[in-house]
Amino acid sequence: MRYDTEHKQKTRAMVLQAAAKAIRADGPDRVAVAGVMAEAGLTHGGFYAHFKSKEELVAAAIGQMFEEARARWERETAERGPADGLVAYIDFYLSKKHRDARGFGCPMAALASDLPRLSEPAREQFADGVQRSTARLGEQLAVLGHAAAEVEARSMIAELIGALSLARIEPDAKRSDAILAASRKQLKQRLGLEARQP
Amino acid sequence: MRYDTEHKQKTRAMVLQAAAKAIRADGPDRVAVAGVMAEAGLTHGGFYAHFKSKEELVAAAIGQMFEEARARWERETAERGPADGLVAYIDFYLSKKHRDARGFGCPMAALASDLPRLSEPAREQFADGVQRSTARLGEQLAVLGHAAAEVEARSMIAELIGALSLARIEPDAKRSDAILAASRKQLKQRLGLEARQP
DNA sequence: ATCATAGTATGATGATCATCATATTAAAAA
DNA sequence: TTTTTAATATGATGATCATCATACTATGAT
Repeated sequence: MRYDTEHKQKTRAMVLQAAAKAIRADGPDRVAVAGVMAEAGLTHGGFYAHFKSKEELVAAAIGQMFEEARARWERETAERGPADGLVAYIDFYLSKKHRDARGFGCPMAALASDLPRLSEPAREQFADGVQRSTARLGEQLAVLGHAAAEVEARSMIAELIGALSLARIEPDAKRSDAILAASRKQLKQRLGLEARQP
Repeated sequence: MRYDTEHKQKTRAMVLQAAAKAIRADGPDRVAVAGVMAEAGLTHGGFYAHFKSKEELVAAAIGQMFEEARARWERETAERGPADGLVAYIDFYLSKKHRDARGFGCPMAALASDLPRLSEPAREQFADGVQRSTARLGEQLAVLGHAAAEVEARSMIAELIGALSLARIEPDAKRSDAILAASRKQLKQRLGLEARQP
């Protein structure tokens, strides 16, 4: 082997990170291969040594996004009890910070309407991520004693995604904040957790 | 005037309808001007007699979508009482039919993640539509005696959009149906309306 | 019946982009 | 130090597309 064994893998990881960010921010169609490579400090030519096509990059980047999202979930919930952890996650998810930074954060909110138009493998990758996220939340709800935890989890995720999407659409800052606040309140009520200030 | 006064207006309306359908189905970036014009029975050349740019078409098409959505709301709720009307609308919104037909139906679900990337006028047009929709639902909730009707409406719309988006993403038919069912149930509970079969 | 012109069509033009063929370089092995 | 070749760069190619300049045509007015 000529280069360090990990050299190519590291490059690939950097390309993936750049792609995951750009795709969330600008959407799959407005992201150009050359731009992603430049962001990773490379030129466009080497791209096809790492990925068979742009489609494959998009699918892989979706995996990357969900991995990042999982890591954040762990970070937010790890050192808290189940109830506190959930509240903290809701407060993060429906925060102004999450709303305003489109390059990172939840892939479901970032790509919801793009998904049905993407390739089969990308959709599978995505569906898998959604499934895992739902399961994680469901487990947490089950621990808290909710009966139909999985069903409840699906509905809660729906509201989370919808509220974040609406908040991102609304150009009026106060109204946008109100959308976030309304759903934070509603979701905590649903959980039987008293509202508190984020 | 040489042609019928309404001739150009009619053509414009047809182009808008075609655009509204195509943009919801394929997203603003994958829709080509020539394709929309062909769908309307014309060639691409005449386009700029009707719109200054593709951006302007997208903005106008968004207006068209919300107008269609308003018309459906009227149709679903007009001849029913406030409670029945609401339930009927929820059942339509979270139906398999709505999920499977991406070319028509709710613009918020169709374009949620595209919006932050669109032009300022398009976003204004969209925000206006969202605002009107929220207000309509809020009024209905107020009639039904809900206290914080506007806040409640925002949160409900969030869940509607989120659930429809998730259902469209999920490739497994049964799971997708379950997402719709979970949110139908949750939303009716929230309204204090007993669940019934759609 | 002919004319004037609004409305539409034809056919560029230049830009962006995915993809690929070929050249170059950096570092491990000899 | 030289050789080897994996990793990356350079520079096409062809496709798609928005936009525009120019040509045509259908129809109401004469």
